[in-house]
Amino acid sequence: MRLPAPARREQILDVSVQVFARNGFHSTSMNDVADAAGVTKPVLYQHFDSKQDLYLALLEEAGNRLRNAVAKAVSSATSGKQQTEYGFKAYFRWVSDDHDAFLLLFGTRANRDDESVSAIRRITAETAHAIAPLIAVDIDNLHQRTLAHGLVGLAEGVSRHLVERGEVFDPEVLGQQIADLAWAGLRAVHRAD
Amino acid sequence: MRLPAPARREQILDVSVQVFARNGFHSTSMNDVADAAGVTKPVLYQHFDSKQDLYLALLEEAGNRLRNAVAKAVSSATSGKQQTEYGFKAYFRWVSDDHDAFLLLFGTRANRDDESVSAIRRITAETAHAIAPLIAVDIDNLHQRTLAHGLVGLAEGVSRHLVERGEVFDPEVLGQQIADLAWAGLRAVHRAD
DNA sequence: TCATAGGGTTACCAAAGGGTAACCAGTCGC
DNA sequence: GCGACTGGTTACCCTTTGGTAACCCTATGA
Repeated sequence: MRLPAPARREQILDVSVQVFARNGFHSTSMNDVADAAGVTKPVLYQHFDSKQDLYLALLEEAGNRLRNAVAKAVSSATSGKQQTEYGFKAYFRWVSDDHDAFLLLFGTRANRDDESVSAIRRITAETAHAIAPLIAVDIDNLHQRTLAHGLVGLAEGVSRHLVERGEVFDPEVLGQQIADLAWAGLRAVHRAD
Repeated sequence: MRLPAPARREQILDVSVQVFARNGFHSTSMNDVADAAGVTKPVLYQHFDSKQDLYLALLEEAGNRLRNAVAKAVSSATSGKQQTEYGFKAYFRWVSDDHDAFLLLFGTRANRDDESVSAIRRITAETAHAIAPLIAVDIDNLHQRTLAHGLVGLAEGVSRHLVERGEVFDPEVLGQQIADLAWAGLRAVHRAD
């Protein structure tokens, strides 16, 4: 039960990712983290200055792993097409391996209480549901829904980038461009199937 | 300063969207909301049972507006291509009009403190930065970065959908499919420019 | 065997903030 | 003018939880 300092620090980090990913920042108390680590609160403060500090350390580590994975994959490719391929594969490999880290960074639950989470999931799902039918009908339903969520994420990513930076944009022009991307992309997926 | 009940309720909702969108749920106290509405705390509790209740009402309303906008646009189109176009345009129109609602639902700040927000933004931005160069070089930089954030969002949307439902997936296969979509899409945007 | 250092615990403080009880005031109908 | 209804306020409670001070215990090496 008793661990040398560096090992304890690592263990706390490992355990924290899970706890924070599952319950979000505010719903997770330092006691929760301590319990999960099989230890008491003051021990946490021997390794991290504050709850913030611990949380930021987690984000930073998770972010580094993601960045490195994608950057390395992209740089190892030669053509544009290959870069795209390697990049996305690396991303999804990271998601699949580093599960809790993904949720910590981008999960819906990341900081919301249960009810808010399900409200937002419902909205996203319903939006995706609304656009799923326009995806080629001869691919299976599950795949269709997955792509639909991808397209919603596409729009979300673009919007977040612009809105959070306060940039103004013409929704008609932007919509047309992203629609072109999506439509051509969907047809490609269709063919590739 | 004195308002009839329904008007006050509306005003509270209007003001709350802004406050919550800017500061997130936990960093916004009921006193903050009350101040912003030019009123005191107990007034809020005459219209909403709890902070949760108020917040969920906001999410619900925002979600409805988004859903309706997209669904209506998509249903008014005749071909698949047109549905895609109308759908995305409607989405971005909503973002542009209903600004605070978008941030409330999907903003990075939605529930995190300042430092976490900037950590996550940095990670997203750096990931986008890493893939931006693979986007056709003859379009302007700003546009390139916007598309890059879209692609990151695409991957994020897909991942969230799968991970939060606990579905297992093969990152290689999924990566290939999404890469096909992205690559074909990017070439289309390129041509359309 | 005994001092000591480092890992760990108990018990506590203080602030923040959700929520409420009791009270006040203006305006409208009679 | 006057009761009473409705919108609003002041002042408070109480729980949660981040953070800490003081203490303990066990292994180790001289």
